[in-house]
Amino acid sequence: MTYEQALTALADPTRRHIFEALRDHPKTVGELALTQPVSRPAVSQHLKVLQSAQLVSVKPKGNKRLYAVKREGLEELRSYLDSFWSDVLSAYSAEIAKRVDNN
Amino acid sequence: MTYEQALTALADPTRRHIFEALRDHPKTVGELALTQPVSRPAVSQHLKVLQSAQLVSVKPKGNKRLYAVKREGLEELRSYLDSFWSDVLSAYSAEIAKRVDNN
DNA sequence: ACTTACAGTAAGCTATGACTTACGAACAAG
DNA sequence: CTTGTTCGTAAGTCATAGCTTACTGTAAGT
Repeated sequence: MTYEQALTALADPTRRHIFEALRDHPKTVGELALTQPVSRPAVSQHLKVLQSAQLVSVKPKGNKRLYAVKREGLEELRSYLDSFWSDVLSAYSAEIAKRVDNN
Repeated sequence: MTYEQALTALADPTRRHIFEALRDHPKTVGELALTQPVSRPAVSQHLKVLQSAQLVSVKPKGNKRLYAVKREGLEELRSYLDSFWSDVLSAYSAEIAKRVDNN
């Protein structure tokens, strides 16, 4: 269910950039906004989407809010791709088998 | 470079459904359109996007055109997620190490 | 207490993308 | 060669998603 939200979340370029900016270590909204070409409220809105997609987590740190990458969303998306992967492979081997039968 | 296109391609629900309809075996545009709630030209347009994202391939079969799942796009997307994965894990262990240092 | 810093929410604008209908091209069939 | 499928493209409509400015709230600093 969440892999769909993860896909739509990571589809937007700026949102993806924000997400990637959290690769190494957690950052605040203000810090993130500095590295992005959009306004701070825009970053907030993007973080909201990322959060509902289980891709980031928040931890209030006094006045600020620390955003960090969360594993759940990534895992969901990964397993979705993996299921697809095996399907494609099995379909491929089925095709091979069919050709063998035709000989 | 392609993983971005793959993300935006799979972000749209109907386009994702079309893609998933090709899981087991290749289909023609008409066959795909029957299973979808949109018109046939819409399916064609979606297939064009999926194709440029390296997610599907076409093989002309007389009058018709057979669309099938292609591995390239999936591989790109998978490796992108994987790179992210390791980054998250290393950041996590770095955090652990930092806490250990603080004791 | 008041002021400043930080962040989320509301409202409104705009561009883009997903859809439709209409048309054109290519191959098949009769 | 004419008719019928099958599909892609063009043009135009409409909804949505992303952005901005303005505001509201909350915690810290003085």
